[in-house]
Amino acid sequence: MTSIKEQIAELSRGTDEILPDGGLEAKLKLGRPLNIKVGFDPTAPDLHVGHTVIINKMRQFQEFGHNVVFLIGDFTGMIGDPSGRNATRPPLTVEQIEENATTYKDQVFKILDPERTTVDFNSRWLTELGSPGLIKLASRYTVARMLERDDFSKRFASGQSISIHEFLYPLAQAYDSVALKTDVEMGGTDQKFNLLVGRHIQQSYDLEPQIVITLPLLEGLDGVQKMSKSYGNYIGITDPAGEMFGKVMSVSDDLMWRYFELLSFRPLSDIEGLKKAVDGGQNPRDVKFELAMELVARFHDDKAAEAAKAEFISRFQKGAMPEEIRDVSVASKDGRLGIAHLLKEAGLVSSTSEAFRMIKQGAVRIDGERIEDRSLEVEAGSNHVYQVGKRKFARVQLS
RNA sequence: GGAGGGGUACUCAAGCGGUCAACGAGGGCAGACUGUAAAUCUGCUGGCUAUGCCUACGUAGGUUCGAAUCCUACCCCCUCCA
Repeated sequence: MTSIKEQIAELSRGTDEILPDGGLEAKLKLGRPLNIKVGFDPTAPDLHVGHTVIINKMRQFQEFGHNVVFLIGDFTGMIGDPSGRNATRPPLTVEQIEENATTYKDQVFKILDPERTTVDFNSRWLTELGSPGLIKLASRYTVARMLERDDFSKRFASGQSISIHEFLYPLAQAYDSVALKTDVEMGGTDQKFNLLVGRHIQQSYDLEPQIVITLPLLEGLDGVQKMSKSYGNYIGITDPAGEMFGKVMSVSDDLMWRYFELLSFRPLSDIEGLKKAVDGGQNPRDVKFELAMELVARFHDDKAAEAAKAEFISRFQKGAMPEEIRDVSVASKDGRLGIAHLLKEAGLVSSTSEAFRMIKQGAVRIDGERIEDRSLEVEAGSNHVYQVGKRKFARVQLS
């Protein structure tokens, strides 16, 4: 087994906080495999690379011989996370939850070792708890302490509503730690309060309080909001290689460094070196290539990464047409068809109005020739490549 | 139970009888440029049988030559007092 000192050094990398000070060392000194818990929302089984920040950390724990519980919060999901934007969520059926769990497993085992991962559901013990148990649980925490939470106190101070059930969310999550005898719970920085409630509740059940590790939240492709499916600013870990590569390349030069820090497995000294090179005049694009390659290789393989890079270069750097262009056949009217309708039928634009707009802006090309005449009509029997903007292509057979 | 505030396009948010397909911001798209699908600048951002027509401002009615703007009823959200 790796020495405790080395374990701590590795495990600390890229974390935001480890609480309390020295707590992790004490846990590791117990000399037994620790129970590591991380909770996931059952409603969003499509993992993105933002989730992998924490999953990578779980993997590290596994590599040091600890037990990892991948906890699906099917019960807490029903309550709805107070910070969630949608107040009400439709309750999931058992089948849906099972399906989501399967999807989770498929995705998460690209990183985690299935042999050393327990997938669990918190409805298993929370349903059993029942109303009496819930009330008992609720009695172990106070309103004053609950209001310590930043977003609660702000809402309370500014006169916004807080529903009672929102108080139950951290308590239920804390009870998970009781049920699982969790030694270490990890979460995003936004989870800090919930994780700390876990410590308090465990103690009230005469358990040793867990260590809390918070990890930074990864910004999405826009560089502003956190990466999230609902913001559409994510890189999904099941994204096709080419798409994944492209998404990484679309990240701003500044944000690229953040991604290196949180997603790359490279040593920090390496990353510093790359930074220096860019400061010294190297094209940041080439450094971004390396990041894109590393990620595609991780979720696909080296070969796919090479191919994605080659495709990217030929397509965007040299401006060539993509290798594969969709073939579409469109029916004409009376032997001909107006260009706007053709583009709409071919799925290149969503309306004829949009088509006219695109033409006006010089975004439409036929076989590479820009067109400007919005009243252009195409003869039946023709076959051309139509292009709208830089990325949308279709070969249209007009019949 | 009572009092008050509010529901506008993808989102936030103006407008409070005509000049409103609706200011502004964000997002998205496009063009230019480039070192990349970065940054920056510019433009566009309801639909259509397209220099005109149709549908849109919570829902349904009404007043008016004319309503997102006024009136009535209803639905929904929020705050305060009890």
